[in-house]
Amino acid sequence: MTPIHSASHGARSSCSQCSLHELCLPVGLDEASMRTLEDVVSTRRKVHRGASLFHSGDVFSSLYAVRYGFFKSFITTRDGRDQVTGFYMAGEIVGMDGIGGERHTCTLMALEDSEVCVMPFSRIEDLSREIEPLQRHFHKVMSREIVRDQGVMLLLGSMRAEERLAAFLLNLSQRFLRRGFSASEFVLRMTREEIGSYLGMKLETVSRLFSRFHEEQLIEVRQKHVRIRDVEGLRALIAPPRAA
Amino acid sequence: MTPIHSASHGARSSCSQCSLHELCLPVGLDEASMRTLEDVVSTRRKVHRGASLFHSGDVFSSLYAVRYGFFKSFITTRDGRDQVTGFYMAGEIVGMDGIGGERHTCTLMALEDSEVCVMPFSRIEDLSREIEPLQRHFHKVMSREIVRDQGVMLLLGSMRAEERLAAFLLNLSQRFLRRGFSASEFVLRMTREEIGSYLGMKLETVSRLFSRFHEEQLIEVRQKHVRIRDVEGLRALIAPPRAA
DNA sequence: CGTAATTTTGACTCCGCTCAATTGGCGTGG
DNA sequence: CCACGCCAATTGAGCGGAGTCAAAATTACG
Repeated sequence: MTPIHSASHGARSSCSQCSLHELCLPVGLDEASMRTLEDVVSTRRKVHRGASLFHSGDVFSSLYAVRYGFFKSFITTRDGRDQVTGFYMAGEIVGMDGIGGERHTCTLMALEDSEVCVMPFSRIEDLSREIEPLQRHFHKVMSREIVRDQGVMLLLGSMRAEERLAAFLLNLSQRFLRRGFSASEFVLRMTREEIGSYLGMKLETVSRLFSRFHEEQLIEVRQKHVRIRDVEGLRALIAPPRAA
Repeated sequence: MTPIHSASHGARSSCSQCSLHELCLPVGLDEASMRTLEDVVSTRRKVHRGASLFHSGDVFSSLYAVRYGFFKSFITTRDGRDQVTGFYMAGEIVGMDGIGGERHTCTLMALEDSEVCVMPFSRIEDLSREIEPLQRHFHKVMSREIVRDQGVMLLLGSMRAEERLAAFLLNLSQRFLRRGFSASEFVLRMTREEIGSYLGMKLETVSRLFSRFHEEQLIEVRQKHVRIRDVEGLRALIAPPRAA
């Protein structure tokens, strides 16, 4: 239990002073609860670009809150194919796939130098029994992950490639906005191949669509740099006018 | 809160005697806990074929354990398309999509006359704070839903139509087996269109693949009746021999 | 600063979709 | 009981969106 990772840092957390607390913590915790909570979120851990926070098959022990940086999660099949199942940025919680079994079912890899808060799961469960708002919050976080996944199913199951990519860009845009970054201009941390894996298409298709969106003045792309020029245009792509 | 459904039945539950308790309850509950639990699972509700347990947009109040019958869950987009996100049978828990917000994000429709145990969520949270095994179990159930969804993403994102259908059949087969039914012979409760929606393909494609699997002696299909003749053959379809 | 990785773009192919007609089941009412 | 009508399922023909293969351009990184 609670293995000591070589990359762990003893840095004491102070959730109350963390700029992300409104993203990953419940609102309206009293001071006492907050202090107890800071005892759970005891350590931080840096993960270098290309390194993994945990691998599929690793023994599950903790959830993690992303402090800064960017991660992808993916699962690998017997025959070597892998599927990107999500991208995670500051304030988001990862590792919940491991709760159901003994082990993690996906791998979490940093796409840039990142840092997470380590939250030993047994501590979370202990505290959840004592602090009702925390319990409620934790349940909501898990539920939202389920809802998010269902949204991805909708994407993969019933949208065409251009709709998926448009939805993906708008989703990223919204998430950057919530974190205080520009909603219209950002740098993609993932490759075309990773986007393609997430969206169920080939990297060439992603590239071609980027180029087409560029031609159509919807966005500007130069490599990893993206600027959204026509939000409404992108939205219109997702809900295509149909003979109704 | 806890609205009185017209279809509710006052029937007192007895989880300890329910044949499904090993599917939806934690193992190793002491008798006292079991009795407290039976107080949570206080009512049952019948849902007729074609009727919905809840609709997308309904206020969330409870989770439900399927007692018997068969459900599909689906989400609907602005423009009227909908995406089947799952099929649920006896012993499985539904409604967790609603925890994150005030309202349900998907609709749960019965594909045959069904019955569920109603579990008011506030009661679940209360009890989870008192009975540790219950808390743990509930967390596992939620996590497994997340893992299941990631499996569907893998299906939709990186498999070809025939692989998806093979995986779908094998998954159904396993679930029937666990419930004491035949793993090799069963009746599909859903239409080709619903299968297609779930697997991200058109109903015609589903039908054609069924016919092809039949020709290739992998299965026998006649309408909704399916018999699996070559499990290994189906498995082989999923992990196709690649130049590795 | 050179080598590898990523991205772009083109040409061609094919899987799964669309459109359409037919068949088969099943419930309802004459 | 059978006929009708409705819905689900099957099957065919043709098309198109996204995949595959390949090469060139650009960038990132040790």
